[in-house]
Amino acid sequence: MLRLGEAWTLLTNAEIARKLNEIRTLMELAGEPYFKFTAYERAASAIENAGPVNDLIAAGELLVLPGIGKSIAATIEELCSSGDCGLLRDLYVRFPPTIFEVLGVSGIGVKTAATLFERFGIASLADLEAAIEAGKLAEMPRMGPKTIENMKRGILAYKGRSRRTPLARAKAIAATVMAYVREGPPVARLLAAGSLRRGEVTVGDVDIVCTSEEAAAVIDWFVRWESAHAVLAEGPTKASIWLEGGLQIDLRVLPDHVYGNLLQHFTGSREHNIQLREFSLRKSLRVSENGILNLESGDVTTCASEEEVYAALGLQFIPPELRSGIGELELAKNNALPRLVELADVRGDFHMHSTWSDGRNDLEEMIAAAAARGYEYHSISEHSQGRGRVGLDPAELRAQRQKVRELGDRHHIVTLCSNEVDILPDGSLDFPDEVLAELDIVVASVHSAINQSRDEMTRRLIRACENPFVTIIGHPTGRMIESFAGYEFDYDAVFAAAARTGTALEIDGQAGRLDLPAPLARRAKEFGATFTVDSDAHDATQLENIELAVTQARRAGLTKDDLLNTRPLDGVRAFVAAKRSRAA
DNA sequence: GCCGTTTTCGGCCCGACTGTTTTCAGTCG
Repeated sequence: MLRLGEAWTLLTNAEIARKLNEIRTLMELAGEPYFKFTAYERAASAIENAGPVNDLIAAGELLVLPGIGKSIAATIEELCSSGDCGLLRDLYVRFPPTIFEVLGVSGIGVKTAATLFERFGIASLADLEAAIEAGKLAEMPRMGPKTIENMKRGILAYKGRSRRTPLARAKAIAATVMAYVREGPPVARLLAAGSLRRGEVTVGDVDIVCTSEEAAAVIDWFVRWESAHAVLAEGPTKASIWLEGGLQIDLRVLPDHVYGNLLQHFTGSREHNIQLREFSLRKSLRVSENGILNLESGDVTTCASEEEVYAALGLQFIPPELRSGIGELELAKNNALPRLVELADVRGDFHMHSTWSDGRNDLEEMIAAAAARGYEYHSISEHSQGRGRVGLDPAELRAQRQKVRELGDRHHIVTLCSNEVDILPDGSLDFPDEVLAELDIVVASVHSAINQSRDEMTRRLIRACENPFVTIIGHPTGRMIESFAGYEFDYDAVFAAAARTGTALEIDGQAGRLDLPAPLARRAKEFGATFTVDSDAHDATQLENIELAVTQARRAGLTKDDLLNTRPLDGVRAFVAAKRSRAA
């Protein structure tokens, strides 16, 4: 177990994965064997989806991850202890870091980049532009005018490229794309697959799968869309476009009888598909989007549904949210996958705001909207007094308590009285215990002093868990998807405290948060923690954020039993009472 | 470099599309 105060360079999983991918690419540039550098790619993927690396190292569990053996484990440990590693330093002696600019240009892969570097010394975007300007590139083999034109376009796109797109925005864009496709030639089925369907927090591109008997006509309709800023590829069954801003949309159209194969193939992830195909190959079955080929008999099995695909391979059906290549295949072989929580299991939502704090709909509108969703109960959780103008003081809180009970009755829903109380820098709360004791539910969140040291933040969160009146830790890491990685603390220590004290950890469904992140929730479950899925809605329409929260819970492998707000009201009250009585 | 429901050594996913080519290498997902 990692102790407080140990001098570790705390690289996040994402940072470690990025460095492993850098090693992978530079090794390929250096001409290392294929299966050597791809091993680093697979390891990077495993790290991205794993629990916190520092905790895994401390627990001696690094080698448990698929694709990580002794050599790569040593590299990861070196990265964690020093922030750097000899392997990467050596590679950077040969290639400057700006080589990744060249590789970032769409259409330039490792082979081309290596040739450009060796023959012309092109090691940056500026070098590349100068070489094109000077007409040097035409000397290269297979470098015709069209390739050079595409390269110029790729450079422009690289410069103006936006980052990965947050899940909620990508879902909205996918809906727009599919609405357009439906206006064209007849299609049987149409669905957004890829990382979007897996519920990843951000997506790099949007994959749309479609079945139709008129593929060519559908493709033609698609590439002629007025929102298509550029057409990157156009074939008989597949096309790719860029939207304004650079988001790529891929459309694949096949006949309806292979819908299951098609959907499985394009839902991925890459690592999941590789593992699935390697597994299948050992049974002499070759899996692709076109069907399952039996290499011995030559028979092709096509599947109308994904369930049939997994069944044909002798596997339990694997839900999309679990297809990240981190051991789900092993579980499926043994029929041991968890039965994931579903939206329909959720009986209430503990976290929403009204105009009493910083929400945009008034109390009655929020309560009516919660009732309209069919919830049995919910709670209004405004901010606490320390938030100044947007927060409630104890008198306002008491006034609201009367009000919410009346309104709940009027709308035939149990409206619990709650508050999202600030956790102050020392771990105490923004209300004294006697005020908290009047509430049905207490959500406690960090909103200030987010740059505290790891030790201070760890103690702060543990102290909040230890308060007998705290029911839920709200958005536990504070991460903001596009801008902030989250405050630093000892995850294992806080998860253990949450489990020990009977404090639930929130999976906050606000589009910019999705916090706890799924890999951390997965880790917290190992400590026996309980969770909630909440919308953190600031207006009535945002109550649907609960769907994003459920998706993240599913990615974490959580079941109905792991959550608090899948329980009947009695069960919720018992959870709260148990913690309060234990403390007394 | 990793890994085993054929293997601790000998394998390692699959196919579409492009641009350049007269048969394919490179890129991408």
